[in-house]
Amino acid sequence: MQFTVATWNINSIRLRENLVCKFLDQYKPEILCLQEIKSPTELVDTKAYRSLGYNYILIHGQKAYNGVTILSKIPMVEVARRNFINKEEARHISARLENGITIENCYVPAGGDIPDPEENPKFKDKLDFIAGMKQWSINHPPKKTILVGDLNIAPLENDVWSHKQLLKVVSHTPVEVEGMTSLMKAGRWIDTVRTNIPEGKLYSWWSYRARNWDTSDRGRRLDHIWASSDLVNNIGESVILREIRGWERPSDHVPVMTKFSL
DNA sequence: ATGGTAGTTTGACTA
Repeated sequence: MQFTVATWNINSIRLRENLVCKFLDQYKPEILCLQEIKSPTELVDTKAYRSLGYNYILIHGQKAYNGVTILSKIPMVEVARRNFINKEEARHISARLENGITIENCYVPAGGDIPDPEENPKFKDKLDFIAGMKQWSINHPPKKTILVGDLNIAPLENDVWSHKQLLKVVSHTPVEVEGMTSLMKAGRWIDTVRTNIPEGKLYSWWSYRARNWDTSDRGRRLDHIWASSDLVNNIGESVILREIRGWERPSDHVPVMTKFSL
């Protein structure tokens, strides 16, 4: 069987219900993981998603901030909601699919503006969160697992519009990249998108603040799909849907998708 | 070097 997993930081699920439906209708992934739904669980209306065939829905909501959701056409059960740091924030939910695959949907803290953990507690939280994910990967070596989400780090030179100009900008600093690399190594995680598209610039996020995101094209690849190493022969093609940044009232992130075959 | 926009929520925070 084949199935496609998508991840998308939606920046308010209630405001963009129509965009989610348009995406599901056009691209039809079996699984969609959303981050930053910015809503309490009980205020998310799931009718429209169910009518499109997404009958399995998990929501870990939070008022105003954070929040993650998994929409699935494949039967699934919830596995866990983890706090990788000692904070009550809705940044993770995981599920086991009927086909035996586990999905980990993560929203790593953005980390604020100053890339110094002493001076900026938000940056410390971000580094601690990544370290927590690493420790969890060591304690529970991932098997038949797909980890996705807005990880808020662009690790490679070609994952940002200017490696040089972003070395001191949160999301591409050496300490963050090291943390992410070390987490990937500890869990033997495979970056499915770069496995498919090793060369060239790739972005999944463009700031709202740029006057013209498309022509200035100062993007970053913050959203990722990783596979546990036992799935190495099950990874199909990947796409980053840049065109969705041009939809009406878009999120600042676009969906990333990878196909898998079992 | 700075400030630019957006969402949740009504004053201020987070991204």
